[in-house]
Amino acid sequence: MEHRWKREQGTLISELIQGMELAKQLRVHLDTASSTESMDLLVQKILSSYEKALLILQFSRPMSMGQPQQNVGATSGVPESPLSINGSPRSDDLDKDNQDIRDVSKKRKMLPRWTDHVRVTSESLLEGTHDDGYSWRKYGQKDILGAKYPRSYYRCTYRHTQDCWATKQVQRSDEDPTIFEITYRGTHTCVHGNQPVPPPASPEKQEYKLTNLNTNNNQQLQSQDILSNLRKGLRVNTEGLDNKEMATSFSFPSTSFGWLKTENNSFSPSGVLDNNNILNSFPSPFTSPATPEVNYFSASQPQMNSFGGMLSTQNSEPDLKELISANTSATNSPIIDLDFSLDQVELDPNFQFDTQGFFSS
DNA sequence: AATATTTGACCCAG
DNA sequence: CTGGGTCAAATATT
Repeated sequence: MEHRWKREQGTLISELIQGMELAKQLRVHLDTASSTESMDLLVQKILSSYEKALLILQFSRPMSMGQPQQNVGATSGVPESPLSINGSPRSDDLDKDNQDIRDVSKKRKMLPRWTDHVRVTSESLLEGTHDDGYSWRKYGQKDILGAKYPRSYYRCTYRHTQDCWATKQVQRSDEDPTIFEITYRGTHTCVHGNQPVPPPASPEKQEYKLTNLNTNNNQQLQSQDILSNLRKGLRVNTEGLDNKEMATSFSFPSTSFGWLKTENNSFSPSGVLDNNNILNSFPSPFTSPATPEVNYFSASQPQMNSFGGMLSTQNSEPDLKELISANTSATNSPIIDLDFSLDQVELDPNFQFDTQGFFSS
């Protein structure tokens, strides 16, 4: 029963998310076109409702969500991710906890997860219009049952140097080969992953513009990669240029920001970093042909809201993907799990966030 | 030489 | 036992 509820909650949330995404798109259209203030207001309200619904849903679940406060500085206190870490009253777990048996796997399991759906047009590919701001290193590829294309696995280039455990996997869509599902896991704790954010004390934390900042730099680099990849693809027809070219250096924008989530409760000597980076980076805005909603991410700014900024993310089942992907317009929906208090929303009706989140197991 | 990718082997949860 | 995810030796790039 526990699981069942989770599942249902997952799909429920998916629906809400979808609705919210659609509302956002609608808003965009209204913006571009001539819109009345009343119209904007309506859309805003609709979005607000979705947001609240999502939050309520999450709170209805007696899980972690504890208090955002204390976690902030905790290196290992780790606000147990919403995952059912403790959910399983198995005694073994307890026992094993003591022994630091490479709980690495355990650690990974707890990492937040969310999926993005990105459409890549040959043009954008050539232009190198994308990149989520991080550098990834491919560490594996696997043919997935039933899937037409292989899945590629990437991990942060700085895993070892900075103990950054973020990873992502890229799966080309069967139906629409121009779409890639990118599943991210874990938050980047590395620092220069995203060149944009210059050392200067985050000056632009105030709002929307940081968007542009990131975009530039990497693009060029990126394009090179892409070209070389394409070349490879051309000569290595073995697999039919499918995956590799693209999968290889791709990263996209939409990803939103970092989540906080502290997953390294165990050894990680640098656990300290966690806090800072929480949202250190925003992926590039990504001006996709159909993605006008580039600038939102208002919520991304942690400080903007007092909450410690703890977010955790993950998407539950695969169902979600489908639902989300439904809307082509290149909208991505990073999923976030906002952990701040509900009040926040109430106080600030304009508050909006692109993401949504929920948990799963 | 240093770093990144390719790939089959290996691990483990279901 | 099977499939998904990761490791790591062999290669390929830079």
